[in-house]
Amino acid sequence: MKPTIYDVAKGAGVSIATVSKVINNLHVGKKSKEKVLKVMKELNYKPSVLASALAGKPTSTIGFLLPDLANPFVAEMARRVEDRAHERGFNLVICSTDFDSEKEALYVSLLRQKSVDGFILAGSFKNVEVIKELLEEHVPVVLLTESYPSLSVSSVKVDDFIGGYEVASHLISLGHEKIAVIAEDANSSQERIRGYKQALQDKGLAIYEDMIVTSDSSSEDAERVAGELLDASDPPTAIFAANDKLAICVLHAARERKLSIPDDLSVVGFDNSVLSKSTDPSLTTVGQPIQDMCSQVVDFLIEEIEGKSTTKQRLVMLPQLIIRKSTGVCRLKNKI
Amino acid sequence: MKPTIYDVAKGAGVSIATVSKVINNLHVGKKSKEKVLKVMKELNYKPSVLASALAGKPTSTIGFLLPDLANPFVAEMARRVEDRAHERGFNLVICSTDFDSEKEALYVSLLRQKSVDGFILAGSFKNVEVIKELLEEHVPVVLLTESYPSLSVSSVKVDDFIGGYEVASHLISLGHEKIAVIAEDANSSQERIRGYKQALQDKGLAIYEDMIVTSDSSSEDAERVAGELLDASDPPTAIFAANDKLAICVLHAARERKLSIPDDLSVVGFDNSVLSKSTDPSLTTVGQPIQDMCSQVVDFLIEEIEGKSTTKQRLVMLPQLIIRKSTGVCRLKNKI
DNA sequence: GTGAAAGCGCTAACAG
DNA sequence: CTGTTAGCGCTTTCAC
Repeated sequence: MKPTIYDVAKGAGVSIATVSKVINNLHVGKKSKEKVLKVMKELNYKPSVLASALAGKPTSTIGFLLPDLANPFVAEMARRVEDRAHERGFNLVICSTDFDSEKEALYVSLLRQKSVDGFILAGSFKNVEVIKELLEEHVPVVLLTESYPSLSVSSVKVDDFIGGYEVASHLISLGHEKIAVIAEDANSSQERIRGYKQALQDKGLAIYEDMIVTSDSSSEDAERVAGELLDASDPPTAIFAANDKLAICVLHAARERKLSIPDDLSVVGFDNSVLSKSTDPSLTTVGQPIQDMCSQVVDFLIEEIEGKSTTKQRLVMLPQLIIRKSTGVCRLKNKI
Repeated sequence: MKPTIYDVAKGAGVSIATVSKVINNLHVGKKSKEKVLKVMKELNYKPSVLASALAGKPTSTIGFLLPDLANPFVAEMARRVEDRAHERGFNLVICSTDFDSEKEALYVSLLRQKSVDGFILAGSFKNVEVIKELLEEHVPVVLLTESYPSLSVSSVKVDDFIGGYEVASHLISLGHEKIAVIAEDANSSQERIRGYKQALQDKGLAIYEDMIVTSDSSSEDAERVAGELLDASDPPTAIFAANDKLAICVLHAARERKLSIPDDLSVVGFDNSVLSKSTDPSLTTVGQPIQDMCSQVVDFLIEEIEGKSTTKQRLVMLPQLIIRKSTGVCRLKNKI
């Protein structure tokens, strides 16, 4: 059997209380301490987190809910969160929710039964009721990549509005006037679209609502929707995809139609995920400071867990337009 | 405070033993059962996994160690494992080890303190000592994507040898004779290389050991190494990258040197990750039945955890060559 | 500075 | 069929 605190106590000739104290770095006589430490090493003793947690200590594990781990951008965030969490002595239980309200509720409930110390909710978390409940019951929660204006919850995200604004401005500066948008049904996407519209408006361009379409998170659907956009009688000269994954679907749809990029069509993505670097032409996209954002969410959450800070904070970081090869001068302007 | 089993017992007018029994679906009088169920619902009672685990029950959580969650292929596996695990009522604690022996040992130790029910070790797990220790102490372990001939541990993987063999055969059939290989230092890669060599040998071709190079897992290094290969005085006409990530680095290196693919150089990857579909030209690669593999590892592990099966098994699945646009007839043959 | 003892919430004999 | 009770391994008063 694995050694317990009793084995150590017996081996060191002290009480379990003393052993507990050296485990938790409380004041213990030097001699006892050394003896205990020695025995712990000999027995290769490791305290049970289960037991200490049951007795009131934290479990040092964080529940991390995200839309889909298979999405490379999400996976990269997960890795950054994981790294920072480990640095701070925490482990991550990861659950993919697929933007499904019920899964969200289920996983939160499950993880609470397992006594995680807190939650990081990433992506567009649908189930606001669940967030409210967590807040009411004082379970530490932090949102990543989104924020709820009406909820008093800490969050870290990029300024999606500006991101969308810059994308549209870039495209407009290249002479594009008919710029379509393809997005998923996420809050962040809506913000990006708002930014895009603002830029159009600022430049005195018309906004075509029918060129702003939504796709679910499957690649098939995205390609279909992109195709419809391209097959229109008066197709757009540029498409702004609300994330890189969608942008690649647009690329595929364009390729199928023998459209050359960026000559026939400019495409912009969002996220600057690994995907955007490997496509050809490489994708113009909007970079998010993933590392910093993830580091910050973890720190915010841990602050709450440790009760060091009770003030909620919303951190908004600035995105950066990364111009690569998928955008170019509008072909119409070009011909004139 | 969260309700406990005592609250439910009091509310239902029974003892905690009875409540425990209905929780665990043991025989209980119909009336008591209904009453208890009712009270549980009213109180929104959820048993504490901590407490039940401390009392001997499993935690229903699996430790999943993998090389790097930020790698899209790995992330996709993680997602499949997660799905199957959830179906079976388990959660996943995920840790990225970066092929680092010490991290491997550290995480295993940490997760054992947290009483995970078992481990899935994916990728090239370096620290054999740790695996041995787990085995000796009868901690359920299953390997994914690799296997140790000398260890009695269950595993699920693809037949890397055949994969490598098919890649080389395909390239040879296109007229290539100088086929370089770029790999990471993983067991699976070595197997792929063995298959590649076998194919060369079977076709009576020479094996150039200096065209078989190793890169660490960083993209920079891979590009550098690929560059050296291409800058050689008598460069290869085809490069077999042991995984898609490396293949993309090769693509980048080739693009920098204005080489056209597949006309000047054929490139093959391995894994059929999302990356391979989004590159241009799309990547010829080897597909692994990820879904089945991941489903199986989880099932193997859970069998061990539940003690239903004590026989170890090694499952080897067959990979599939997926021919896309990055491979073509050898330019030398072409010109002749 | 150290130890005895009462919990933490649940399971599992063992009686009844 | 149901309740009593002794743990599971650790933390934490509270005396000594």
